[in-house]
Amino acid sequence: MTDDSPSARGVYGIAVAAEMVGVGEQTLRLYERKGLLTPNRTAGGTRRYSDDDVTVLLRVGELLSAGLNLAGVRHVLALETSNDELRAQLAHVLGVIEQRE
DNA sequence: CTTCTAACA
DNA sequence: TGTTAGCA
Repeated sequence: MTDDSPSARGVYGIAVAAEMVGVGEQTLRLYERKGLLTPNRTAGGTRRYSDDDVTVLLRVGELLSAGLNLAGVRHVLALETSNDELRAQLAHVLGVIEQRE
């Protein structure tokens, strides 16, 4: 599934992404090791954070301040993405049904 | 820029 | 446990 949407392509270096979210660079690397996100890498191996990644990082900050630990955040993010997928599929199915009527 | 290690609250 | 600083 190659994602060519612009939000998944606006890439920043780790220093820029860290400043946007308001955390240190080491923290972003920790988030990746904990499985919270997987930013794209250049051929040389440097991380490239997209606008979608930044959005996720901001959501991570909300969940952390809500009292969750990183393991909890990882689960919530997984549930939220699957939930979005289900909503999209439901909207599609409802659209198909509506056209048959 | 990268990973790794150690220290702090 | 999560974050930060320093090193290679």
